[in-house]
Amino acid sequence: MQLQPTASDVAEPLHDEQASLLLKALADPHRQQILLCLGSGERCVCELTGALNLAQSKLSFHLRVLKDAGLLADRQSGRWIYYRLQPEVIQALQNWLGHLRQHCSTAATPCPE
Amino acid sequence: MQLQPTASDVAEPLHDEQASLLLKALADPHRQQILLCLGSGERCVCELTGALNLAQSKLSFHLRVLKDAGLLADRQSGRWIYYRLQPEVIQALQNWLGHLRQHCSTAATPCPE
DNA sequence: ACTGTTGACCAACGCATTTTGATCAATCAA
DNA sequence: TTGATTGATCAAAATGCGTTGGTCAACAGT
Repeated sequence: MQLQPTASDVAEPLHDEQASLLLKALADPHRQQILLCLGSGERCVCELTGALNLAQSKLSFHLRVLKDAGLLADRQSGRWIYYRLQPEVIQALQNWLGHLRQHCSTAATPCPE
Repeated sequence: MQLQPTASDVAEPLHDEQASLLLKALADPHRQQILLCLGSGERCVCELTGALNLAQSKLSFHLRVLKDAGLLADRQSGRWIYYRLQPEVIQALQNWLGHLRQHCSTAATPCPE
């Protein structure tokens, strides 16, 4: 019996294709830095440029990859654009990994049958 | 108070470098297929070749990437080599993602201060 | 010892992704 | 309106990664 929804209920299950896109987006050190930086809250692009010491067009490129994958959302305020993490998507990926783990401990049937 | 260790206690926290290696390893469709296939239990290389319809050297290459990242372990029995997932590593990555999520909902301090 | 099978490894090639430097549109202040 | 700033976008060059085909070592059966 479960009265309150738990974290793992919130996110929609991920299709393997979506997982693929997400993992590809995550698989770059610069993009990981960006995510870690946004892990402590929303940030303006100009803050990120400074904090991560990345060329502007480089940062812009990686932000786009992350946004296209669904990991980031942005909002504009005047001249500035603020990016933030999308926690539900991260949650969904956590769940996808969880499914992998679930039944993996069965020993193989020996090969020559 | 906590009497039984929960799943999230079992795995060592991941360094960002290790997370990087893992995510890179996960960021390929063939390797994802391999993982999904091993998600239901240990398998011999020859089974994987058949199940995934991959050329032998291709499969071997991807298995190595996954193994180097720590996601797979193998054991030899006679001529055959069996691969299996390492659930603790997957757990560690889930936790790494969890940390990202934790404090990400703080609004940015507006840019012109 | 010889043969067939399993699966790792290597180098060369080709494709995909990143980086770089430049340009452009939008916004704001003077 | 002009000039400065923010951040996206583009093409070209550079880098990285996966594929391919071949070779090799280990093992099992004859």
